[in-house]
Amino acid sequence: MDLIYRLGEATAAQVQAGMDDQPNYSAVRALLGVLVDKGHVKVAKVEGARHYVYSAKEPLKKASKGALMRLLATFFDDSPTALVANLLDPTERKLKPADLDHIQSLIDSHRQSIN
Amino acid sequence: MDLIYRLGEATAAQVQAGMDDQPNYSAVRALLGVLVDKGHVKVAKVEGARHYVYSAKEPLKKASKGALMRLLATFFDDSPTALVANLLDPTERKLKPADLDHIQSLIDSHRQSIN
DNA sequence: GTCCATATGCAGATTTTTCTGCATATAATG
DNA sequence: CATTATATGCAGAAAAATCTGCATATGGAC
Repeated sequence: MDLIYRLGEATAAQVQAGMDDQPNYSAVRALLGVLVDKGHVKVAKVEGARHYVYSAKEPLKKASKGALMRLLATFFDDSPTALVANLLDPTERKLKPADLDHIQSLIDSHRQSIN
Repeated sequence: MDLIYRLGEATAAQVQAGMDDQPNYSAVRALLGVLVDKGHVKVAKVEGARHYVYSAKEPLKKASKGALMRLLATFFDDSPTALVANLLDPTERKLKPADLDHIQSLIDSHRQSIN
């Protein structure tokens, strides 16, 4: 599913190419088939072409929110601050000044919205 | 695994109690057994007591980092800023001024560390 | 038109996960 | 000491996931 979210929309061949282990084409199709059966993925015939494209049934936005909430609960005790602390840890990664400015402005507007 | 990370350390009964669906005790033990076999979970006999406690084999810190990296890649195009934007969205949640101050200071020290 | 690469459809084998059930052991309760 | 509640150990059934293989269809290259 992660891969499908990353790709957005993909043929079985593209999914296969993106997989870490690369099972054969039939196996990938079978896998996509069960995801469709389970309702996680939808499949559509490409206009004019003869192949199908697979994509996530749940919108990216909603899925990302769910995943984020879950990560927050599992590893950060539901504290957004704790997660941000991790993201902003300079020993892990260095952010560009422009990005820091951006986050700065997000904080400012968040402050505004409280009042 | 999420549940085990949340609980930190737990008996089979505690894991069962924390599960959304609650399979019977034997099923939970069997599940924990395969997690142990696969090396995701370690099990230890509690000193003096007769039961076992299960815990994640990978340290919480390392696992959270991995999960965060994965989330970043899957849903936020590897942009920490995009993720923070989501977390700081006031329509999603309101942070306390003290938390905002805290994040503020994290940004400042990140800025320091660049120079 | 023939060949090749790329798809599909589908049946079913293999492997893994998930669950069940029961015999047994032990600490705690009364 | 008997009973109950809570564990374990383990064998194996059931269900689901994963993979294989092949017949077939179709668009494009030659």
